[in-house]
Amino acid sequence: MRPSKKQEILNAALICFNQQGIAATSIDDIHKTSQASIGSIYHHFGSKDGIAYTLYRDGLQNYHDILLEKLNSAKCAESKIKTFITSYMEWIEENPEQANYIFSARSYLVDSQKAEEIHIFHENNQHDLALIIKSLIDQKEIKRLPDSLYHPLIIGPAHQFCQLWLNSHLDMKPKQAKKILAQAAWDSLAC
Amino acid sequence: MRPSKKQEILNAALICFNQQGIAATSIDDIHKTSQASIGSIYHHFGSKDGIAYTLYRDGLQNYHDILLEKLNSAKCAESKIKTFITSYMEWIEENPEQANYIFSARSYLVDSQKAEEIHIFHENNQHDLALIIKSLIDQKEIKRLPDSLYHPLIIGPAHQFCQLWLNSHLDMKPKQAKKILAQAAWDSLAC
Amino acid sequence: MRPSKKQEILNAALICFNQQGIAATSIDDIHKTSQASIGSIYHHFGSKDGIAYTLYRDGLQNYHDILLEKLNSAKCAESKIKTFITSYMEWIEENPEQANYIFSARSYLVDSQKAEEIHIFHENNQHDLALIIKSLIDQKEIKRLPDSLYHPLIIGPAHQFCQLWLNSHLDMKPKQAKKILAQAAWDSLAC
Amino acid sequence: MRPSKKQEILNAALICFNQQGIAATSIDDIHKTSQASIGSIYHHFGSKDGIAYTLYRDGLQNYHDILLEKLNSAKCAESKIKTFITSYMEWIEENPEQANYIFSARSYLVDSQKAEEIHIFHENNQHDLALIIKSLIDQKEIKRLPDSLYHPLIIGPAHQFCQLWLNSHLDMKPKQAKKILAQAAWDSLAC
DNA sequence: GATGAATGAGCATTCATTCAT
DNA sequence: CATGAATGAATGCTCATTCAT
Repeated sequence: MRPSKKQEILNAALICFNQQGIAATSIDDIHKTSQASIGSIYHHFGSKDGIAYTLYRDGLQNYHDILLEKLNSAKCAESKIKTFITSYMEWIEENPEQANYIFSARSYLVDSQKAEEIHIFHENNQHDLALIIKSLIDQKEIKRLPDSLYHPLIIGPAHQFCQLWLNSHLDMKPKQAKKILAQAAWDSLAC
Repeated sequence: MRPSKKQEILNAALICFNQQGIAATSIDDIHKTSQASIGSIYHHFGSKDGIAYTLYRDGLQNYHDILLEKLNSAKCAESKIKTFITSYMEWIEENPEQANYIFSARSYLVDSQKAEEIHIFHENNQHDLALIIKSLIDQKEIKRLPDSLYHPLIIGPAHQFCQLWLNSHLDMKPKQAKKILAQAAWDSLAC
Repeated sequence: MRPSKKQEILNAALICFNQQGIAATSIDDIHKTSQASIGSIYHHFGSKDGIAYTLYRDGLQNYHDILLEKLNSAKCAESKIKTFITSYMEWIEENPEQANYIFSARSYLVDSQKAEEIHIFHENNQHDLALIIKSLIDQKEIKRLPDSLYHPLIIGPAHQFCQLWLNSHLDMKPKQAKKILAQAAWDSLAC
Repeated sequence: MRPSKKQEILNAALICFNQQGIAATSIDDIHKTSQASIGSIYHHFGSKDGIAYTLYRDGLQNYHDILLEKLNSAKCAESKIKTFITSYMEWIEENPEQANYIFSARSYLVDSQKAEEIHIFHENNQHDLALIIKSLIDQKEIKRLPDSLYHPLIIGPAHQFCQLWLNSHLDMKPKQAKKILAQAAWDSLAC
């Protein structure tokens, strides 16, 4: 058995959660899909919310690690801003199941037992990114706008595009759209 | 008793759905919140999904009616594009509970008994709006871009902003942000 | 259907609880014994602890009502003290299932959801009885002893006897033993 | 590590059983409290009931050994009867956790796998004590009463007192009450 | 139209016990 | 002797829905 039982459970859960939604997925579904016993599932994750949280945290962490690395490689402001959009869209196109799961898990998890953990996890990640934006503003490399507008202007269109793509409403792929959306975002922020 | 029993049930359901999520709200919760008997709830709506659908359809229809009227009053292309953003943000600020519900109900309803009705309802609404965009393109009043990019570029940032505002992560209100976001959208589309 | 569904559930629960113990009795056991659906059981009692508590409270209340009435009819101190013992033993012989249940339910309920309700219920009942003892002491009709000893001296032997009888370890019945035990209790307290 | 693993498991089990009840204590609780692995617990005791039985038997045996020794040292009938009460109350005050456990374990164990063993164990112990009472009756040193009344009259009040004390409902301690209760018991039995 | 008792399938979770290492 | 992953039957409870009144 190559993948550990724990990983097999996560794989099965991701499939089930995406197909039927988290709430509509029963532990029994995961048990049947993963070939792991119910007891084993609870041994490793403690609860259904525990599985949902692990899947969410691991997926999002992976995205954030990649994003931060690319941001650090980006030299100029334009490159940094565009990296936000391109990394986002690339990761989603390359990990559509994880991306789809992460989007739908958010609303489930904030009302779950794991709400507190989720909150802390989010704060940590957002802090890193906020610092990067702040330094660009301070060095006058991008427009000074109300704080609340940076996130919508940078990632809003890309997010909207990806959501539609994940729900198969589009024929164009994220990687084909990333250049135009990255340029549009940069145009809206360039001094 | 001013509001009809039917309306009282809808009011109670909106509160419950927003507080706990649709899936986590039981008919019994709505019964207790609305003071209507369980039998009465079923008499009026037939099922839990029936309540969720009615609430969704009525809310979204109201938004669309207002949007279409404003779009029809807008004379030039710039005004039309900006109207998309400003109407969106105004309606959400004025109807935050409905807006919040509509956003969260979508994913619930597409997996419910009402999936078919939802689909048809969406298609009708989107058709009207797509025609308007199409005529602007044809008359060369906005850039020609891949079809899939118009929606993200126009409504993406406003949507992202409103989502954050509804989750109380922002101190700025939609109506305070609408001008900048409308201008940014127009800039990205203007020929 | 003469006895209400609610009563039938209580009857069935009493049988099951006495036969297998409360913890070992499943809702399914009560469902099968009572012919009431599981939903119906929960509709009426909310939880397994709810059934256990109702059964306990109703049984004990019935005993207390009878005891208080008899105590009020007793004229002299000797008669009052002996009434404690005889009423106790009579009630237990006449209601062995309830008595058996009450004894075994106590330890279960104090660790249950209903712990708080049980505590209040006990306090109310004990208050009435404590007042009666107190007045006998104040009027010097029985010996002055440390407060903690009255209950053991009065009811201790009768309680022990009844416990053994309920567990079928005795051939003698409570009503046959009550005279001797009542006299012994009176002897230990008479001035 | 001074106490053997086996003893550590017993210590942990006693704490858990007293805090939550035997039925409500899981092997996992004992595992966490004792720092012994689940496998180790099963290696030493075979089952949960095995732990419960060992704890019960060892505790009660210890009490009986002490009681019998003291009874053998008592010369006269009065001394023997009073020894029953005083030994009981002393042991309980000195071993409150064990005493508390023994009282609550009885009802659990008679419905367990160990029912048979418990029954035999009880019979052996009771036989010794019954012989002592019988000899006092035969030698006309105490009143002749129905057999069923000796146990309640001798130990009933002391038992009741100790139960209340163990549940922290009393401020007086067993050793402070033993003289009065021993005297009362002797008075009720003296010829 | 209104009421709420009744239904029973379905669910998350627990837990004693086994066994390979 | 020790470990802890694995098992799966059993349990308390929920909840959408029906229907007699």
